[in-house]
Amino acid sequence: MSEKNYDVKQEVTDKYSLRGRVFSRLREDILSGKYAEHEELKEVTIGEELGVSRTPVREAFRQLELEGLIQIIPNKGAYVTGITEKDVKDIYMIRSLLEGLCASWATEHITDEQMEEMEENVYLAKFHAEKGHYDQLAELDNRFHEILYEACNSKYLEHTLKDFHQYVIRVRRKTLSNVNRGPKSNEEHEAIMEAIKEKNAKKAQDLANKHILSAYENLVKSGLKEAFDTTEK
Amino acid sequence: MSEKNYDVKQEVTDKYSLRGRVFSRLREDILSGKYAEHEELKEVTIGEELGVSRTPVREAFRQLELEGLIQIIPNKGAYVTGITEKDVKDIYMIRSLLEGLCASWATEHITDEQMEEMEENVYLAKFHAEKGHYDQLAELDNRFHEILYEACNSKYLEHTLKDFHQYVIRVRRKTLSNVNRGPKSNEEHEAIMEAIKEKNAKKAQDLANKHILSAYENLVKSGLKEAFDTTEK
DNA sequence: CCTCGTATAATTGTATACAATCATACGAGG
DNA sequence: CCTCGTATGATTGTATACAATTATACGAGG
Repeated sequence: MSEKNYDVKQEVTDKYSLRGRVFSRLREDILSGKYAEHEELKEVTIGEELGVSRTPVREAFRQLELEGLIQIIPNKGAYVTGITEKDVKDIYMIRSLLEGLCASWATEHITDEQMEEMEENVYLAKFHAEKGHYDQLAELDNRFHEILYEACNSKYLEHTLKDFHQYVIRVRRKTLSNVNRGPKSNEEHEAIMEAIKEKNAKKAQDLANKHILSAYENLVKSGLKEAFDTTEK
Repeated sequence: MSEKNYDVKQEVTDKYSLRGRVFSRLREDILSGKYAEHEELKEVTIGEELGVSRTPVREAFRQLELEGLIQIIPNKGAYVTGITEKDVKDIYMIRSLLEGLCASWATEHITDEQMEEMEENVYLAKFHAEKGHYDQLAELDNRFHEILYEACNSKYLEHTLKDFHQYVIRVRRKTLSNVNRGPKSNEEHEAIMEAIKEKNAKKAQDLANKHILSAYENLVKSGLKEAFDTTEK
């Protein structure tokens, strides 16, 4: 009966192995923009920076390649993958669909604890929005979506959405986070949450769908183009 | 101007490096069912089998983990990931949505060469269907979808769909491929193709959507449950 | 007979050494 | 001055050695 839960908790391995730490660290650094796009990552350099040998670095590279964050050219090097304006749009369109599906499924499968964390999240976000704590607001925004992903009860959908969400976080850091978006976003979160509470899957799906699209529109408005302008300011 | 095409042609690296060959080989073997689910893969054993050292094997393991084909427990081992009946259903539902989006985008971006290959594919499939060549039919079926993925002009959507498609191929091999499905599937392919030709994106989306759902229903009918019955026959 | 702890074996994790490949510099030949 | 080929250095690819961790076996103590 213990056959069921093969939860792929990769986060666990990440903490306790050098490879995992290198992987997480590099992903973080790439997403946060520490490494410029198309920058070459050298195994020894990274290894020295993190105080490890090439082996764990190489293994981390292979994973980063599969995540699409770097591109490895055989016998040549590893390069930070560029992400274009169109890529961002594509990802949001894909996410919009899947996030809707996710909300729909979450309506049927969300646990009491998850529901509780979600309510807490929305409540807290409302507080920080009033206070103007935009960093915490962004953090809560990310977490809201992760809760939703975990609540859908599908490891594949969860994994896919988390991947795309990572990319989005990366992009969001490039654009100046629009201070006006935070409160509006949280209102939409609340609406989605209410729909889930009412067990109205269709409504939750529709709201989640629109939520992502409106997030994208906001991104465009708040200077997506500028962020992708090759001429660095 | 040459800034645009950063095609992640991983297939290339796969052919020329040991790691790539190990990765491809293991993936193939896992998907084809050579390794049973939950079977432990030992680094030295695999290395000996393929005539390489542990290093490329380990790197391949890390990639397979990220693809979800194996699960690595730190300091313990690598195990072939189980895929449940529910996973299959989830994947088909996700694919249905994305395949629709893909068809819609393909309508706007398909190239003449891709259109030509698609027509040839459908034509050939019709031929093999009449002759009862089910192996070729399955091969063409897979290829049709890959053409569609490539035609959508989005590397992220393409990558995501190809991943899920891989899983489906794996499952399809477990169920006895239903001989009646082949021709029907090809008819649906043709309809999708026609919609794309007519530049009717909405129709293509809708048809692709339904195509995946009907493929799933067929899968269920032709013994999905039996294939996942733990009591091996 | 059961429980617990220790020793041993097996396996993975990491570091390093060596081989292969690629990029660059430099000089001979035209 | 340009072109091409060779030599040299840098970087990745692979193999192997060693460390750390985990699983197993076995025996002492209760």
